[in-house]
Amino acid sequence: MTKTPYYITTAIAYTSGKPHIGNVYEIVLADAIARFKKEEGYDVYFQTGTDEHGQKIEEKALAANQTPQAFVDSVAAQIKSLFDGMNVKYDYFIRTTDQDHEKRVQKIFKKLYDQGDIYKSEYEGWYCTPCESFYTDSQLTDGKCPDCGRDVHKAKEESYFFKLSKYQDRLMKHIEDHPNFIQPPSRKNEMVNNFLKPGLQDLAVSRTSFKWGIPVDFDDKHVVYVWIDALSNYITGLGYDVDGNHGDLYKKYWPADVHLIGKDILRFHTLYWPIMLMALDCPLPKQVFGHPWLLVGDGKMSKSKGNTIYSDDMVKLFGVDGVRYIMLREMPFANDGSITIPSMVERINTDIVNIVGNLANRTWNMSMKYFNGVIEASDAPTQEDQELIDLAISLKHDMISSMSELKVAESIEAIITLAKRANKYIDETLPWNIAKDEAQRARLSRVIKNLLETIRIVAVALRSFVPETSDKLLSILNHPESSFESLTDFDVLKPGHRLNNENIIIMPRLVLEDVMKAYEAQLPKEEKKEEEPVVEVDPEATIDDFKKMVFKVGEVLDCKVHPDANKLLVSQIDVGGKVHQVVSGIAAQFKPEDLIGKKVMLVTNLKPVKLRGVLSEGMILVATNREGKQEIVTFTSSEKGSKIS
RNA sequence: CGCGGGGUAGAGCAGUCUGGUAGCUCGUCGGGCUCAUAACCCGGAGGUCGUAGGUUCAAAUCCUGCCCCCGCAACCA
Repeated sequence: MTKTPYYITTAIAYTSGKPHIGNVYEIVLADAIARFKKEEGYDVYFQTGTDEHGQKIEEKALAANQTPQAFVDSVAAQIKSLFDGMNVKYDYFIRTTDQDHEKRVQKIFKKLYDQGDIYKSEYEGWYCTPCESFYTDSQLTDGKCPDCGRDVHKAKEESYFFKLSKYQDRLMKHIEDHPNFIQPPSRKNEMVNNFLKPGLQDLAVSRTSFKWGIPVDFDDKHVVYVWIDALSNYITGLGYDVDGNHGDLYKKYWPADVHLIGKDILRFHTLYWPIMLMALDCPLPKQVFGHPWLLVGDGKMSKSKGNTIYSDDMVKLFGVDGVRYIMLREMPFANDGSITIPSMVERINTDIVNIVGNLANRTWNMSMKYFNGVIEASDAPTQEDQELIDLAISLKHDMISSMSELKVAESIEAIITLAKRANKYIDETLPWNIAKDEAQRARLSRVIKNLLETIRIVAVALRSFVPETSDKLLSILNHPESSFESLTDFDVLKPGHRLNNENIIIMPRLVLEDVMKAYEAQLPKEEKKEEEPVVEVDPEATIDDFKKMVFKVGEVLDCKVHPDANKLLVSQIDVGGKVHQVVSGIAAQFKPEDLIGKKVMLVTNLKPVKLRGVLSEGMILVATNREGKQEIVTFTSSEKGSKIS
């Protein structure tokens, strides 16, 4: 019987820098699902990779004094090693700078162009030069720039456009007909109501403003923009060919079973990507899962430090399986979840060390003590045993069911529940009492065997999630060959089988204080990295430059919050004779009453601008420290209107 | 009226679609056990499910108003 193919992908990571924990989380999630499906008997293909083009990378490379290619080579290598460090086993790692990918993208672009789905046009609109933005007729307010209120003029920028609108009805129907297409289901309406119903705008799919991209081969002024370049990786990686000479992988694995992505890019994967596929006459992926975020909050420990912890640092604290376990066990399905260092320590200790590890350890000890670690003939199971056995046998079914809905956390929870049940079983049966009666040796053997079989099932069930821990458990039992099928077999360890002689601890207990110390030891290192470049060389200015600016002492007569913005304050400032209206982005730290009556330092000759509709004629000077804390420059005895130089 | 998510025990969350005894983990208090890794097992306390109304025999769950938090977007002259 040939195995059913199963193709799973993650979003490809952008190579502008070291990927944060969220990217890695997604890869681990995909890895767990891929491993599980493999165990379950599917022919699995798991692809991940890196997205390596774009203006941002061009700029970063320039800043690092490197060619873009050299830059992405080094970042891609870093990303790959980060993934490998999580014990992730992907089948293919695609890079959008792969020659193969680039050629296929060019052909896709050409084909869409030839068949009229992509057309060359100009992005025509009202252009506001100072704002560097285009606006449509409807966006203008009174024929002026909606941002600054100044005059706009018609301007054009050449670009290729993709006719999304042509396919939107078909897509809408597809989404309605396939309720599982978008996961979690709550996102479906969001996409349909916000984007499909109002009607899709044609999408600009090329750029002329930067060069680091795949050239449009029939128009070398343009490079292919991210949509067609990055999204198509899911098929180019399989050897998709526009002429129909597809690689075997494509024939076998497309359409994908799941695209695993973050909820933030759901729109691209459920709208643009399906439409591209329709235009190429390819089947659509069966499911797109926009997972929520698992946020690493550092709670009380470090004040207002961002979520800067990286997965390799986490591995140093918790070990590979520790991090994998946390990510998968705490995986949120519909809403964002948050974890902290203490919560991670607690979770690992409770589940893996105490419940599973200790279960294995105490059972191994009893087996050694009573039977020298050898399985003996035993009585048939009794009524007392049945509840444990039933629960163990049903685990496989329950896991398959929750995994099919991508509910990984639920799956793991079921395993832990079984291990807990086994701990309880020990209390119910009191093996050390049975052991006192030599006549009950076969009964004792049965009790221990039940426990060992349960541990074996737990170990096999954990394999997709924490492979190393699973291996250790099986090596305690001296039965590494336990298969996924044997999850429903409660009679695998036969009489005569011998356990490992060595006392193996599957995971050491974590001590919160030590982990915190190690965690804090990591932090200053990162801070130093950030601090060093702060020895910034300020650009030189001449006295003439300085003289261009006029600074005066101004008294704040009145101050209000901006009616239409939450970061802005609007102040009326008297500089002696003239009152300037000034809009400042300081509402996060100051209230209007903090300013009223104060004499502040003001730049009075800045060109006036409208900020969210309110005119600003100057700038209040504020000192900002490295942590973003601000203090307004104020005067106590100087008169308003005094010039500052 | 920019878009979205959320408010359930001290903490973190599930339950809401498909109304019917409010549940899980940690913490806390008490008990048990002694095979084990200060572990494991049992029990208790602790919640008017943000708030005000409505529908219903019955509302955490469905409907409406309001309050509060958090993302994103916009904006920091």
